[in-house]
Amino acid sequence: MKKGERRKQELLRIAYKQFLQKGYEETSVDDIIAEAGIAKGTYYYYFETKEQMLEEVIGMMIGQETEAARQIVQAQLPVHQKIAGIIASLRPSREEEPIEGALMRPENSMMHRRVRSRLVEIVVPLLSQVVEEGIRQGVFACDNIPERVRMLLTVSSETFDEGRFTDRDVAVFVDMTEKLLGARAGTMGFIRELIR
Amino acid sequence: MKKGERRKQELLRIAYKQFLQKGYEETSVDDIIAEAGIAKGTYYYYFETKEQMLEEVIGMMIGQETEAARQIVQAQLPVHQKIAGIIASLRPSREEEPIEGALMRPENSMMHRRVRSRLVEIVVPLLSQVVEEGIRQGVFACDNIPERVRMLLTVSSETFDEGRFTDRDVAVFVDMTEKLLGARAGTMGFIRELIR
DNA sequence: TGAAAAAATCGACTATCGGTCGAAAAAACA
DNA sequence: TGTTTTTTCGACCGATAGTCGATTTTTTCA
Repeated sequence: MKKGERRKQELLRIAYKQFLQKGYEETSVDDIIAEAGIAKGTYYYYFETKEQMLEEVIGMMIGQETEAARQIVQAQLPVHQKIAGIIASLRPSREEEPIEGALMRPENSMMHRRVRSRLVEIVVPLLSQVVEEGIRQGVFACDNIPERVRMLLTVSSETFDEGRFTDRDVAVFVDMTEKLLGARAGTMGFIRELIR
Repeated sequence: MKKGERRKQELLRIAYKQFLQKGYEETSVDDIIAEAGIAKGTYYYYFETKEQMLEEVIGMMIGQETEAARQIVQAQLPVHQKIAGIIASLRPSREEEPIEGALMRPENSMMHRRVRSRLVEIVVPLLSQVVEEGIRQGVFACDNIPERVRMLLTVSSETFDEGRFTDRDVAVFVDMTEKLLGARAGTMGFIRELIR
């Protein structure tokens, strides 16, 4: 009763790879079973539909990306470093570059959007905790924290994820962050370096 | 040489209706030609692909929605009323309610996103003009106007288009608008009524 | 160990879909 | 009228997601 789980992970791994390479729509079930060397019936023994498989692949990707963020919130660090760390953990790291690069190719925009959307849901409460910590320390001053954090994350991903943004976008975003969280002017400039 | 244009408009009308009813993916070319009572070859005489037809349908929807906004910018009105008018023209009006209602159904999320994205492209310069007017009159004070306007529109559509938002979302958005544009606190409260 | 039960695999088959194409009908033109 | 252009037709194609009953492999447990 364990062989099944291994096969399922194998199929998820193959699908993940091919989805990134060619996009979800352009990857057929036949492509996946060809690489796995199995019959169609076997595939549908593990996944009800192709769409459901996509859900599970996205779940895998989310899990990887949020693990670091969760730990940062718990850590003993200055608030600014926590924020920087969480943001950094969501941006493509060195070894993830091919992934992020693949994700922003046009044929992957739908996957990209879905990953981002679920990522925001997870990160809003984490970042909100940090902002509350900042308020207790007097570096921030605002109410309705989760709503503010969500809007910041929304603007951030819509503006910077596609890669086509200017220095003026960054400047406005920093200004916006300071004003929305009630931080002193200039104190959030470190965000520039994280986006660059 | 005119019959063709009428037929094309008829097909666009039918497609528009069915896309809203069932979503783009769930509407087959066969569905459309069945309602139109024509053969498949005739359909492909007017449209190269189903995707291209979607483009034209979206173009129709955009055209309707932006006409009012364009005229408001030119009009002789106080800045606040222009902003209110533009925002109002983008929100679902009474007779458009079924359209917006249909657009936010999950099977239409892709159409919705594409409409919204093109809408933002068109509205950013319009609203930027109005903000500049406001700056000359001393009601606003900020730089990088188009960037700020775009972020406001982005947050607005991401937050309010789906219909599931709270009073706190609205409060934060009003606060954010005032701070981003450099308006005096309390002067943008009229936005509340427009979103409601 | 061996037989029954459960889990896993197979692949032919189906239905649907977007799209093609050459021929024919209808309309416009001369 | 004859000719050319526009429009319509529908059979056909290749690809695709998904089904299903038969078969093999693995697990269970007496």
